[in-house]
Amino acid sequence: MSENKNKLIVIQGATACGKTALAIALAQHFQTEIISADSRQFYSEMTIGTAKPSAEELQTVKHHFIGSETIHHLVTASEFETRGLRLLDELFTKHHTVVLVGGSGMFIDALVNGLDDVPTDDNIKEELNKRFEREGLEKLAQELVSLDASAENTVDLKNPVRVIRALEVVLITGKPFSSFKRQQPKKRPFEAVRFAIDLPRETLYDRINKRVDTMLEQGLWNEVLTLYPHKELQALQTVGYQEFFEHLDGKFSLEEAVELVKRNSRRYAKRQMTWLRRTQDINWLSGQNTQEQVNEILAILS
RNA sequence: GGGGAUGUCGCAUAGUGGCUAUUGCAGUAGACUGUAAAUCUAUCACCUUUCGGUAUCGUUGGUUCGAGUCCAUCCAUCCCCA
Repeated sequence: MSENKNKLIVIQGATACGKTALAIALAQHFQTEIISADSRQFYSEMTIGTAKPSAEELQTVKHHFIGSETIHHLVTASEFETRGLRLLDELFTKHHTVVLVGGSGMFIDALVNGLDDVPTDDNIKEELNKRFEREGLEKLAQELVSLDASAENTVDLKNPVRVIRALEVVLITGKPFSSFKRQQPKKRPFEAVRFAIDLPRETLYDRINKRVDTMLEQGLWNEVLTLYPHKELQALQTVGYQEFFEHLDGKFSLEEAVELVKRNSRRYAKRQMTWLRRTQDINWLSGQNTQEQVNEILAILS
């Protein structure tokens, strides 16, 4: 490890595994600030259901990207990369070490390793989304393959989001989506040291289930009601909200909605772990509580 | 004590004589480059790396060329009458 390089301590892990507490403890130890990489905690309108740090916690350590955005403007991984890098430049003038914490694997990877420079066009994207509604996936997938034969092997043709994006890129550039991937991390003016909290599945699921109950006690329901008019926004395609919206639409009972929130949170956590497992250069933390984890991290860093 | 009903892979559920016993949920594994708490795929009785092999419908026995399906028995659960 090069000694003088600024250091970015990255904390990852499934939802409800204790990332927030660990990040705060570390930030306090290093007298520094926290950048949150949580694609839902960005938004000021969603608080309880996204398990943002508490007011006290936010006072203890300065956080960035918590409630700083509005649901009416979707923050993409790419935008997060750009703005995150700018913010890091600024923070590293004051601190040698900064903490990055969050559950959105793709956003963290974007900031740490970079996204390749693939073009995008809102008009084309919108048009494709409309066509998907009208013509269906099959049609778009066929068109994609006719324009880019390699898509057959490189694009998940059963996944509408992937097909539309790949098609968007070919239509803009005439080149295959896959040709833009460089498979190489971008150079960064800092050294990232990555850690992930690893709890036994059973413990994790238990924490998730309990946290949903806590959220309800804290008034999640009221938050849901205020956001219901905006339920179509992408930012609100979120576990812990969508299920209640559907209940309000009359699809199932409140009790069932609660169970679905728990189930979907468990599935989300599982997907997060799948993402992390294939991520390179992760230091897995075996500590079962924040203090143990802090000690592990400090030992590795020294 | 008498009568009735039910028992299918964790849960629910289809199946009343005939190829590999449905389907949903839960669970498990995976994919992911500008929607990512999104979106999508696979798997889900047992053994096997694959091909494939062996089972199974509460129990035991029977009828039948053939039984989850029919008959009997026992066990368990539930309901009603006492």
